[in-house]
Order: sequence, then C-alpha cells, then structure tokens
Amino acid sequence: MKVLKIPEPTVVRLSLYSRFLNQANDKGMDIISSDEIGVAVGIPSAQVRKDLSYFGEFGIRGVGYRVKDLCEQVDKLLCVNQPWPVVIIGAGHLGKAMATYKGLLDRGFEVVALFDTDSDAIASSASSEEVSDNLPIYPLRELERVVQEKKIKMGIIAVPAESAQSIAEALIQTGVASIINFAPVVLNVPEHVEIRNIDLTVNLEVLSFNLGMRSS
Amino acid sequence: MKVLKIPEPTVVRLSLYSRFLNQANDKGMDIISSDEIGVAVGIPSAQVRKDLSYFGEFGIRGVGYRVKDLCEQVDKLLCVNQPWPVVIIGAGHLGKAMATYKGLLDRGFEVVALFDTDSDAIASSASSEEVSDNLPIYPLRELERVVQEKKIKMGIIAVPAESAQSIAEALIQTGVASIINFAPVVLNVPEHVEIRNIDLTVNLEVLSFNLGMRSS
DNA sequence: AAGTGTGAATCACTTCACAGCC
DNA sequence: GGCTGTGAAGTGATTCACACTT
Repeated sequence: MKVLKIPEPTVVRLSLYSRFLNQANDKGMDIISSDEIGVAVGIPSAQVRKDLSYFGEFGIRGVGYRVKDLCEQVDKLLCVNQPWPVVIIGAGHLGKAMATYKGLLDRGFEVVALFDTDSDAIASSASSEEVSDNLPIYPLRELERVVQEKKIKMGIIAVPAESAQSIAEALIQTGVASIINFAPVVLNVPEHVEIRNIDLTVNLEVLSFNLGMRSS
Repeated sequence: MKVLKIPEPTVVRLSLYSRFLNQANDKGMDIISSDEIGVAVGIPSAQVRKDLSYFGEFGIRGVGYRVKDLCEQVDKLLCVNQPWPVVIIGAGHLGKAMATYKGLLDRGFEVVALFDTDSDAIASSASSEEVSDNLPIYPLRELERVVQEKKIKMGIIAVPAESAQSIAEALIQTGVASIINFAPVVLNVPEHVEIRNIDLTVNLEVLSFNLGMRSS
C-alpha cells in the first residue's frame, strides 16, 4: 500500500507540525486553522494544507482542524506514536551530550546504549563507566548483541571522521538501516540504508557564503 | 555585484566539494575530474559541473580541474579563506561539545567565547570556569561587549527551547545576523537575519516516517 | 579521446485561486 | 463568512545531451 511519493520537505514540516500540535493539545486547544499552524512554524497556510492533503482529509471545511485528532494523525504518520530505541556510537562530548539530552525522550526516542571503541572511554574508566543513570558505555563488540536484543533500528554516529565509515558498516552489519551521521564525511552505504547527515561545518559555511554574498 | 541567485543546495554542496578538495590538495593531487569529485561526495558529475558553472569556468576542457586552483576558488566563494570568530550560547553538554570540537577550527571557525546565563554554569563554579584551554564561560551580560570587541558575525544557540527565542534576540541586538540554532523551536527573527536550524529530533522523525512507509 | 560548460528538457516543490462544505 | 482541499500554474532544481576545447 504505497500511497505516493511524499516530498522530503513535507516530511520535515510534518515533524514541525507534530511538535507544535502536541504543545497546542497540551494547552487544551480544541480547534486550530492551517493559518495558525503556519504562523507557528513559519510556513504559508497553503503549504500546511497541501502537506496534510497528501495523507487524507483531516480538517473540517469552514472550521479548521480538531487539535487532538490532527495531533494523533500526524504522530501516527511520523510513527512517533510508538517508542523508538536508538543507539549512539561515540562517547565523546557530543555522544554524551545526546545521551543525556531529555528532548529525545520527550519525542519518543530512547537512547538505550552508548558505545565506544574498547580502548578509549571504557578502558580508561575503572570498570563500568556510566554517562548517566543506567546508561553504561559499552565496548563496540557488544553492539551486535544489544542491537539485536533490543530490536534497534536507528543509530547515531558521533565518532571522528576517520572511523565513521567503518562504524556505519558495523551498524548496517547488525541490521540498523536508519542512521544519523554527525561526522564530517560522506558515507557510502547500500541502497536500502538511509543516512541523514548533520554537519555543523557545512551549516556554518552556508552562513559564511551568504555573508560574503551580501557584502559585494 | 550580485551575480545571480544561487540555489541553496548548490551552496551546501560547495561546502562538501571544499572539504574534499582540501583533502585532495593535501594529498598532493594535481588534476581532478568532475566525476572524481562527484564520486567522492556522492553526487552526479553533471551536478558538480553545473554548481561550479554558476561562478565561472574553473576547469580545462578535456582535462579536468587543477586541484589547487579549484580549491582556492571554492574556498574563496565560501569565504572560508578567512577565519571566522563565533560565539556559542549555552554551556551545557552540547555547547561544551562544540566548544572543544577541533573540526571547527580545521575549517576556520574559531569559538572565541562560550556564554551561559549568569546563574547556571558560572555561579556554580568557583570563579572562572573554563571549558578548556583559554576558553572561559562568560555570563550573558558580557555578550554584547565580546561580540563587538571581536567583531563577531556568527552565533550558535545551544540553550533549551524555552530560552532560545530570547537568546536569538539578544544576539541580534548585539549585531550578530547569522545564527545556527540547535534548540527545537522555530525562531522568528527579522528579515535580514539568517537562521539555520539543526534539529536532531526532526531528523530522527524523518527516519521513523520512512521506516513506517516501508513496512506498509 | 576525454572531460568541461551549458542551454534545453525534465522533474520536484510551492503557490495560487477557487470550488466545496460547514 | 470562513476555512479546507486541490487541480492548475508557476517557480526552482536536477538531469540530459551535446557543442566545445585541449
């Protein structure tokens, strides 16, 4: 039952809608218009309606959307109505920052394990280093066991550029097929694996490019 | 001297080209083809040539590009042939992770100061906490002074969602007009300010959406 | 022969504008 | 009257394919 190809920008916006709708729902709002949603997330109302219309008719003409219903529908589309266990590879500053970040859990993503190469973060600690409550740092050799026991589908790569490709391969080996990559490298992975890169320096360079454009 | 509107995806790719070309140059490569660049960054060669062609003719027909020349040209376009001082607001795990991240300096971005609200990271330390060598954590009230003294144009927001909007306003107040925002909120800012959002949960939700699509 | 540079064609996404319903 | 849903139009980005240069 493939509906039809959904534009990626639409999916990104759905996530923004979801966050806002959950907040609106918590505040007890009952009805909301595409215009209000648009203002909240900085997007034209026609775009909001078009995005939603890919998936069905969720609103009431002349009225708007029931916040609770729309919220549930959008969360279901994004599959955030279920918890997602994730692993993080790399227990450096960034890996630990994400492991302790509460915002993930708020959206249903649970970091169930942090990994690092056997030699570094692990060996340097006495025996069982923990980054926070109940979150041990495992050696990489435990990756396969944990991923399979906990049926993990998503991994976050937070290791240096040099090791990112081999870590990606290790993750894929164990069955993880959805990866967020923070390392500043282009990873190559098989067709069926989805990688999303989050690259701070690329973002900074877009800013510096645009600063350069203005002053010329 | 506005050339013509450059597509944003092109600018993002320029950053990838730059990183790769600098590595190729360091390895002593002399000539490179659009196809080799494309393979390295995972993009079709026609796209590489089209991207470069927005800015001029950098190659030699039938031959390819001189690595050193192209590298210099692309770095100049991105304005990464000059150092950029940046500030980070928010000295939590994420802020500290970025402040100590060497990859920024490699690309010419120097974190010159980390800020936090007066009450938190600062007050809790004895007197002058440092996150690493020579990088003190300043109280927010010092922001304006530092930004203006060091002529800072870029800021990175790494504070909780609740305070991100007011921090953005504070940055803009001091003259910063290019901002990377890690907080999971849509900031509204004046026309002339450029915000780039880096949102981990949005990225994870795109992955969960796509996982949901496959199994249906 | 090999690889760039680029108009033209295609594909993708956004915006418009209005019919349809409450 | 007000707001949704959506084809149609418009805009933007990618891919094609080939003339051009070394």
